[in-house]
Order: sequence, then C-alpha cells, then structure tokens
Amino acid sequence: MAPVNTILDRKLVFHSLGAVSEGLRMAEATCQQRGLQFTEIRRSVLECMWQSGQPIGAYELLRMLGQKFGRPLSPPTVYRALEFLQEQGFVTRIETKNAFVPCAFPDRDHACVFFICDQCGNSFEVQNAKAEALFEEDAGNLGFRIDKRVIELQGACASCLSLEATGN
Amino acid sequence: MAPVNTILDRKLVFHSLGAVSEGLRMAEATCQQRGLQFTEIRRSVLECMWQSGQPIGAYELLRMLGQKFGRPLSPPTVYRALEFLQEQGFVTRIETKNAFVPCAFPDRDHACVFFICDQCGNSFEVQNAKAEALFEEDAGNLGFRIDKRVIELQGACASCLSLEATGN
DNA sequence: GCACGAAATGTTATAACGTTGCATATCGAA
DNA sequence: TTCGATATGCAACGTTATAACATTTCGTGC
Repeated sequence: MAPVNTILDRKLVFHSLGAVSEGLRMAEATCQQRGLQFTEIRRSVLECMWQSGQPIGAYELLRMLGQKFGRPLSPPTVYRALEFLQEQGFVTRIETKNAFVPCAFPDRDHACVFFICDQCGNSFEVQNAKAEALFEEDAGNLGFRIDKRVIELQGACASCLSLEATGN
Repeated sequence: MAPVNTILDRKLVFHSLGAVSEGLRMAEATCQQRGLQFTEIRRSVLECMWQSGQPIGAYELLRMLGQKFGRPLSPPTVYRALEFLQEQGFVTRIETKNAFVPCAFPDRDHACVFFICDQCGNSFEVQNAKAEALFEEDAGNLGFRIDKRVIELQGACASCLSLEATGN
C-alpha cells in the first residue's frame, strides 16, 4: 500500500453493505431539508442500489422492485426514481455499464472518478481534486464550460488481481 | 486565450472536415501495415464519421450507408465495422452519447479526454498526460490495473458560449 | 374537512441501441 | 483451384430508455 499522504486529499469509499442504512438516512434527511418527497419507490430504488454493492441496471432494479412490491412495475417508474435520485446527487450513472451506483459523495458536485473492475463488477469511487483542476485548465484553454464530468476507469481490482496471481 | 505553454504537453484536435481524407489515408496505411483488410464498408463507416464532425450513432450511420450503397444495411454490419475500427484505434465510442467519433490520436493508447458540447454537439479531443499520471497514482494506491479510460466532459463550447453571450 | 394545484405514479406503446446465430460470399495463401 | 480464414448478409431477438396521457397522492389555504 502506498504511503498515506498520497491519498490525503482524497476520500475513498467502497460500496459496502454496512453503508446501506446510513446512505438511506442521509438521503431521507436531505430530502426533508430540501422539502422533497422521499417516497417509498424512491427509497426502495436507493435501497436496492446500496444493497447491490455493484453497479445495477434499470431493468434489474425493475425485477427486484417487482419482487419487493409483489406486483410488476413499469420502466418509467424506475427511470423516474433514478432521475430524481440523480438530480439530488444520491445516485450516479455508470455510463460504460448502462448502470447506476449510489453516490458516496452526495455533497460534492459529482466530480468523482470511478474505478470499475471488469471481473467482479465492483466499483470504487474516488475524489481527485488535482485531476479536476487539470481538466478545468484544459477547459479554460478551450474556452469550454464544464457542466458534467464522466470519468470511468475500467480494469482489474486488487482482489481480482491477487486471485489471478495465485492461480485463479 | 491562455498562454501557449500551458498546453505544450498536449495536442489538440478539432474534428474538422479537412481531416477527412487524411484520417482515411492513415487508416488505410495502418491496415496495410498490419495485414488487415480495409474493406469498402469499413472505409465508408470511417468516412461518414469523419464527415459528420460530431459523435454519430450506429443507426444514423446505418441510414447514411443505406443511402450511399443504394440498399439497406443491417445493424450487425455497422456494429462489426465499428468494432474493427475501435480495435485498430481509428474510432472511439462516446459512452455518454451512445455514439462514435473518429479518433484523432490512433497511435496512443486511447487515453484521451473528450470535451463534448451539449448545445452544438461538437466534440474536442485532448491528450492530458498529467491527468493520466494522477489516475495511475490513484490506481496504484488501490492496487488497481487500469485497462481502459473513459473521460468525457460535457458542457458548452467556446462558440456556443459566445453566441449565448451576444443574446442567443 | 375539503377544494385545488402540484407532484408523483400507473399504463401502454414505442423508440433507440445492440447482439445472436447461422448462411453466404470473398480473400489469401498453399 | 482448393481450402481455411475472414468478412458480409440476414432474420430474429434482447436490452435500454422515453413519449404521451390517465390517475392518484400530497401539501396547502380556506
């Protein structure tokens, strides 16, 4: 492991199961504060995402919710909930997977870097202020105004690499 | 405009019309060198993409090629050509648009940053070695091996911003 | 409580994007 | 020219996402 100071200016979060209830509480509190409805569907969608621990597709959410509610839901229902959760910063879309993850940094402006393991499917979310600054510099040179950043780095995570090394 | 030295370590390319024939020549030469077939379909797909000047979807390519060939082509035909062109580094997929652009840096390992204007649709491709180094550092700390980078920055380009400023 | 507008959800259909599987044709080298 | 490898044709299907409109629920002022 690298020395601690190299990651001092970054926070790092693994989408672990332990974060489920905390993530939900946070979202609920934020909605209340903003005067928005944290409805059962929205809550359930977010809950499924935290429980999944991996990027999860809209149609898989649809199936899970169908089970949970005991009746079939339709795509617009799920997509509307996802749209709301994204607007509020509770959820981020993983473009390279057509899938969604609960956001570990809802406070910040979604300038996160995602490391996505192609083998196990896990995603790791990192904030990297220096990279943001570099992109802003490029943007300045181009006269470009950045509204949204999508940074997805695909490859193999530490645990999959070590499994590979020990002979699969 | 910012001082030149801030972009010294980067190349910058606008997907301009003038680059069409050069892009095609380069692809053809590279295929010959690699012993690969630069067939009419592959060539036509790449040509459409260079001519478009913007990220272009597979089904729009399909329509354009249908016109050009005077008969309808099927989705697999286009997707197979796109797959080939991506493998050879002539084309990059823009994940946030489900679209494709001809690659301005086919020699490098696709570690490009795309600035994509939401208003006019144009895309700008930039190489930023420093950002790459930062991500590699993060990856090192995570024990992660990066195989593929997707970096797409959405917003408003200089010309659209200036149009906006002068009263739409 | 109730009336009313705003917000959320239900429902149906369809658009947009991408893949599978197998048949046929073309290329390139022995 | 024969044969394997590569490329294309083609039909059907799978997946992801949205449009359009009806209905229900929520929150507020009376």
